[in-house]
Amino acid sequence: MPKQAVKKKPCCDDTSPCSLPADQSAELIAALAWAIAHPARVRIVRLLISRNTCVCGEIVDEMPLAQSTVSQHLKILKESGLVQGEVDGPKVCYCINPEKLAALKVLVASL
Amino acid sequence: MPKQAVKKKPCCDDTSPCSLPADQSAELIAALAWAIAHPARVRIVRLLISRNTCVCGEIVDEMPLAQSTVSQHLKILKESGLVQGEVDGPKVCYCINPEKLAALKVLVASL
DNA sequence: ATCACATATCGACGATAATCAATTGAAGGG
DNA sequence: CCCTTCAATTGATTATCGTCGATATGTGAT
Repeated sequence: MPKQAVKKKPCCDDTSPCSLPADQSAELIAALAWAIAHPARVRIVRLLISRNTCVCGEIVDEMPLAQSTVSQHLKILKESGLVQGEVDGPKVCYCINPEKLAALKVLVASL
Repeated sequence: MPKQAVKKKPCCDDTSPCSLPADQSAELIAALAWAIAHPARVRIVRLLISRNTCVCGEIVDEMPLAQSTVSQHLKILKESGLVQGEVDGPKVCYCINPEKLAALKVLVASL
């Protein structure tokens, strides 16, 4: 995604009033939606939800993707806050961040 | 957007069993999430929800983007099914597709 | 027919995403 | 120490997105 857009003609300057609400929330929901806007990431999120036991490289085995690609998707999910990772010896355990997941659900539900 | 991914090593062929559920639903939710994975599209969706009176080129006035860019976002939203457009004389009226919006909410809520 | 207006589409551009193979980094086990 | 294993990063490539200006298309009014 689109990390951020709307660079020109900034809304809500001092001259012209803004007809739409300030909409930092639009960026919020867009960022979270972006995290699950890829089938592979949806599958990862689902996998982490189903096994609350935080798995790790098992994710790679479940996905028809290269290890580096899965790692990249995990990075995106971590950056969104939906997923957390903790180092456990040589392995890394990932798990869902329930708060962020709940936030996503609320934001979408209140559309 | 990732229109679709996972092109290689197709899951669920006759030789190797699929460990994850068939997951056409992953593509479904990813496609819908993708539609709102951009702040401008979130704003458009919100605008169409707030004014159930289907607006049209007013959207352009509300957005700090060029007309062609807004039209592009509307096209994406139409393709996702979240938004419908009907020609009304020289203008085009857009409105939310309540069913698809509800489907999105259900899919996210049931994550 | 012509004109004006409202949308859609096209072509181009820079930026970013998605993917992989290969390499690096970290952590134990011998 | 070396070796193995797991995971993250790098580098490269291809594809797609987001954006714009310009152009095309369609529709009603004159």
